[in-house]
Parts: sequence; structure tokens; C-alpha cells
Amino acid sequence: MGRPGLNRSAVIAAAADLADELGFDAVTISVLARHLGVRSPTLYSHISGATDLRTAVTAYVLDELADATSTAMAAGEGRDLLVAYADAIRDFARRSPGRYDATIRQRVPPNADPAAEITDAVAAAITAGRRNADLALTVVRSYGISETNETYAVRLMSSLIHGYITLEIAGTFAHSEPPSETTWPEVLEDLDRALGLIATGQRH
Amino acid sequence: MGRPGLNRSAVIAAAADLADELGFDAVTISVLARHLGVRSPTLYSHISGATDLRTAVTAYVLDELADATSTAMAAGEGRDLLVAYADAIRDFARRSPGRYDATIRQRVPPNADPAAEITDAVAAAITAGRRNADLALTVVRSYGISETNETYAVRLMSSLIHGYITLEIAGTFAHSEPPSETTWPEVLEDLDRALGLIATGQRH
DNA sequence: CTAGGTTTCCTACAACTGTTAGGCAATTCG
DNA sequence: CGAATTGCCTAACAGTTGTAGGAAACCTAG
Repeated sequence: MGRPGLNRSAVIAAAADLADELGFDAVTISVLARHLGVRSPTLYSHISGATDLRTAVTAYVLDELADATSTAMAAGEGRDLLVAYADAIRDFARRSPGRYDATIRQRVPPNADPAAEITDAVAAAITAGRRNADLALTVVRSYGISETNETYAVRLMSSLIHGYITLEIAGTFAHSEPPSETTWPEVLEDLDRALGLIATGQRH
Repeated sequence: MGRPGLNRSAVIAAAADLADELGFDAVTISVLARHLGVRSPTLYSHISGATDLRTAVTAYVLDELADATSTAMAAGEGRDLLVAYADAIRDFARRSPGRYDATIRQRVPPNADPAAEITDAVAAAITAGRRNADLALTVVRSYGISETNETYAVRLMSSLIHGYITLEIAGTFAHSEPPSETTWPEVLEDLDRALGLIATGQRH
């Protein structure tokens, strides 16, 4: 049925690779088309526009991230699980900065249209986002943290991990000693202690 | 000397306001020109291009942020200073999401040109960035943290505050209980404890 | 008050990106 | 082999960035 060629998945995967090469912002329809050796209008057979492309890349990449994290979390609990989880995210972000960028650029503009259309790509991004949220929950639960404190613990952990990685990639830590490589395990140590205290109710 | 009209500062300030209204990405030369009631080419008399504009906005906004933080930090030390500092940043980010966005979008693309030109705007952004870094250092030092652990403490604090605010603005916390308003003070409490432990050398 | 110089702003234009419309050609299945 | 299907193309338009050169408004000096 018809001639073979590009398909939606191939286009999105190529876009993700391009994001790592040139930065997420540089992934435009025309650049992507040139990279794939076709003309811009051709891509409209596979994606419905620039925003659809970006959203689809976000969803695709969020799934990759969840896969990577989930593999790394195969065994262990408590501190070991935390380190495996956090290291997996950080490795992903350092190896694929454009992809990581895509995961955090899913931002709602200041005056976001509340009735924004829920396209397939948006739905996929939401689902993939929840996958990642569930993995964070798994880490927190392995500490034995009560349901009451679960949400708080996830926020604390996510904020710290995400914040550190973002600043690290932005180069904020590059011009002072000690190297970022050294302080990262210390951050995880402090985070482990905090989660432990939450679990045993020794806070407040 | 010459007729009065726009000047560089006015253009940049208008751009910052526009960022809060429409989002940082939406601040383009043409949109800004329309907003100011002039034609696009006119703006090239005041700024040297789109990237110069964005960089200049970043520098301008980083200075505003340092002003706001520094005012809030007038008195207090230790925990009080931490809360004043963190609340000032969070208030700034919530009141001016477009401006806050500008402060964290100063990102180096994956394959950044190492010999990238240091324009006046870039230099201003670097200076303003250092101002903010010094304020963070002030907070940490008020805990009596030794010089050895200073950098680590700043990274821990900055990562957590920045990460929490980013995720909060992105809407990550909007769909679970308790409200973000409730968990924010708890985050600062845990951060205060961690900084206290670093100060008294009770870590490791 | 007038003449110069300075600065602002404009029109015109070129190049590129996003997007739509419609058509040719290659492939696969009956 | 024929025909439906599909992929890709050219043509064209709107919007954006950026350049070039010119006209008008303003301030100051004589």
C-alpha cells in the first residue's frame, strides 16, 4: 500500500537526535526537513505542525527517560534506589541535553489558554509524564514514607534533583571548586538523610 | 542633540514587561515593535538584533532580581535570612514569570561556540549573575558555614530553591494535594536543617 | 531665527520559516 | 498489468529577522 518512506516515529526520533546536536530550540521544521533530505512541506504528512512536533518529541523523550530510569531501578531500595534513580536522570541529561531540555520545556505560558486543545501528542506527553511521576513515587515509598508525606517527599526530591541538573547543565557550577562531580554525591547524601527523617517522622 | 524617542533602556524594559504578558519566547523584534508603536527596523537603532535583545533582557532582569532579593535580606541571619531570601525569589518568579524565565534561559546550547562573542549585554548578564551568586553566598555564610563547604552549601540551596520554583511554575504541583503553598515552608525547613548540619560539621 | 548636526524613524528589500493547496510519481496489491 | 494508495514535490503566501538608505524632527550654535 503506497511507497515506503518516512513515518511519524522516524520523524520524531530524528527530531530528538537533532535536539541533542543543535539544542531543542533549533529543531525547526525546515532544519529537520533538510536533515532528513526532504522538503519542508513533506513533513506535514507526518506531523501537523511545529507545536505538534515539539510536543511529540517531549512525549517521546519522556518515555525514553522513564525507560532508562526504570531499568536503572531494577533492584535496591532506600538509599541505593535513590542513587540509582537520580544517577539515571543525571546521566540521561548529560548524555542528551537536548532531550532533557525537551522534558522541562513543556511549560505553560503565562496566560495559557485554559481550553487548549488536547491533541494526541499532548495526551501522550501527559501519560509519559505520569510514568515518570510514578517512578519518583516508587523511590519515596521504598523509604517507607507514609501516605501523608508522600507528596511532600516527591516534591522535595524532584526539586532538588531537577534543580541541580538544570544548573549543572547551564554551567552554573563550572567556574567554582570543587567540581560538580564531587558535590553531586553529597547532594544525594543530604537528600537521603532528609527522606529518612521524613520516613521516621523525626521532622517538625 | 537629536530628537527624543526610544532608547535602549526603554526598549529592554518594555521587552521585560512583554515577557511577563506573553512569555519570554513570544518576545520577538516584530511583536515588541508593534507594542511600542514603531516599525521593526526602528528597533535596530537601539539593539543589535534578537539575541542581543534577549541577553539584555536577561541582564536587566537579573539586576531586578538581585535588587528585590537584596532588599528583602535587609535584616536577619540564619533561618530568617534564608526564608527572606527564598521567599523574595519565589515572589519574584510568581509575580513575573516571564522575567524569571529570562533568568534561567540563559542557557548554553549543546555545542556552544567556545569563542562566542562577549557583547556588552553578555558582560552585563555575567555581572548581574555574580551579584545574585554573592547574595546566595551571604545567606550561606550567615549560617557560619566554613569556606570549605561554602560552595557545596550554595549549590544545595540554589538547586532546591530553583528546582522547586521551576516545577511549581510549570504546574507540576498543581494537581496533587497538599497545595504548593503548604509544602514550600516545609522545603525551607528541611533546607534550614541541612544548612545547620553543614555549619556544625555534623555531616559525613 | 536660522543653519548644522544628530538622532529617530520610515520605506524598500532580501532571506528564511511555517503553512496550505494541489499535482506528479513510485510502490504495492489484486 | 492496472489501480488505489501513499510519499514527495513545486508553487505560493504570510510573518519574522535583518540591511540599506533616505526623510523628518529635534537641539544647539551662531
